[in-house]
Amino acid sequence: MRLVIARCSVDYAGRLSAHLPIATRLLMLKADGSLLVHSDGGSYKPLNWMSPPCTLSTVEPDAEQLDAGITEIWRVTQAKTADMLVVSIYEVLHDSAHELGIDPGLQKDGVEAHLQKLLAEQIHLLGDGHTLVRREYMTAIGPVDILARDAAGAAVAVELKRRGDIDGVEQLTRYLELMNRDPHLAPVTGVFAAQEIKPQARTLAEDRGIRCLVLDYDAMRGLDDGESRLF
Amino acid sequence: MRLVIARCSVDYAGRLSAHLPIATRLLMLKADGSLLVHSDGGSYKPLNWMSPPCTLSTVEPDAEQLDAGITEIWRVTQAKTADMLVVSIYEVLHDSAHELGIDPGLQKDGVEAHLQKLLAEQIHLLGDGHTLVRREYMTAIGPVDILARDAAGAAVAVELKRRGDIDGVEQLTRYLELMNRDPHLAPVTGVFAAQEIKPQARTLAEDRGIRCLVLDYDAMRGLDDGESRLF
DNA sequence: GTCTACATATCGATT
DNA sequence: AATCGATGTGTAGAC
Repeated sequence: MRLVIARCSVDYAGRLSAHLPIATRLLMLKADGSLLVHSDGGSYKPLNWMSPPCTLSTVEPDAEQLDAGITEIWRVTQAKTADMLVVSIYEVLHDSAHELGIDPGLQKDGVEAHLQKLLAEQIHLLGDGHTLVRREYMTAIGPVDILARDAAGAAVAVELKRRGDIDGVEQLTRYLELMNRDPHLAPVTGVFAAQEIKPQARTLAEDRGIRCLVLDYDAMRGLDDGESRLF
Repeated sequence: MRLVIARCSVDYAGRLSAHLPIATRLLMLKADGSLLVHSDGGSYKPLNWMSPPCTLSTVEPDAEQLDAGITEIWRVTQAKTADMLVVSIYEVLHDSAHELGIDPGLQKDGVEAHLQKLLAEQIHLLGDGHTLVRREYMTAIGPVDILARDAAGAAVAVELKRRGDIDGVEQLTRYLELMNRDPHLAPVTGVFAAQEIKPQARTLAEDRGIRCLVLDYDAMRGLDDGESRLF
């Protein structure tokens, strides 16, 4: 990895056109040839970048560019998409290279999978007398997150999301339409369960007779698991 | 901005739990206190990070951690969400600080806005005899990208996407349902236009009587505009 | 390989 | 401030 701090301007042409006026920035050159242009603030997203696979070539500035104070030009191109990034460097303030090796990668514990497991174990949260049929109940158009039965024995299809958005309601609606055509299952009611349900999504769901259930993730996972080992 | 190359392991606890085993990585500390952990490959997304506003504090390793070879511990916390990132440093290979100043920011020309403008100008792409009524035609549930009339004078609602996904079809469906209840407009037909339409989305759209239109962005914008100035 | 769903998404426009 | 839609989305899993 090569790290360069430089006063530079940047131009990108590809799926859109973008320009960065002259300023001091970090240029991060990764081992796979990709380039990231970072400022000293904002989120993890670079101001501009080029994704691998791509190739960097340095271009000699012409007389006009030299007059403008440009000492070096980097041209990064991606063969497949014809995207191109051009960095015009006015002054290099730092330049260092480092050997990092291959990264073992991130190990993560997901949220939706964990939520699904917890809700399956705590199926009473759907209401008194509910019983679990199965998780990932398969239908022709995809798996329903949880299938349960209510106290009266009627089928209940549960769609789970971390954030309950309008497309989650649409998804559950499609499942319900399909399942209600199956005489072995019908009538099937729907429950839209999420840590947080957007007002628009709630309105749409309730308008369609779908029950909304807000889940308290922290309460469900309790206080004694691996999640809290850092604190 | 402070740049540190170090052998380290990283733990994150917040909306999920994640762990990075020991390896050599770049730690980027931005002026706003945010921290990015980058490997020497992959995309522009860091392996792990903490978004601003957050605060970094260094913690003294205890005896057990010193035995394990840890020389320094960084603890980055976000006050509002209680997210926490812990970096355990085994060896520092590089450490430098740089003054970057505030970035003037990115100037970009969007894609969907540009596509919409081009399609409005080239409304014949919808079919012979089509005329533009207006862009961003307002309805109770939001603006329809383009409203036009076909050769017979019937209303045509166009939903425009760069990538035609299933939720674009759902969105257009909601607009069509609403608009077809308006006697001044009905009957309204739908056109789902995108640079690329996913098969599932196409199937759903055609099943609902919505016409699909694949747009050639390059052909629409021609070859003589600012897009090509870099080449 | 393609395609679909999810994300510690981030980001801007608009209400 | 909250919400919605787009993103040069990226990324992992299923088929």
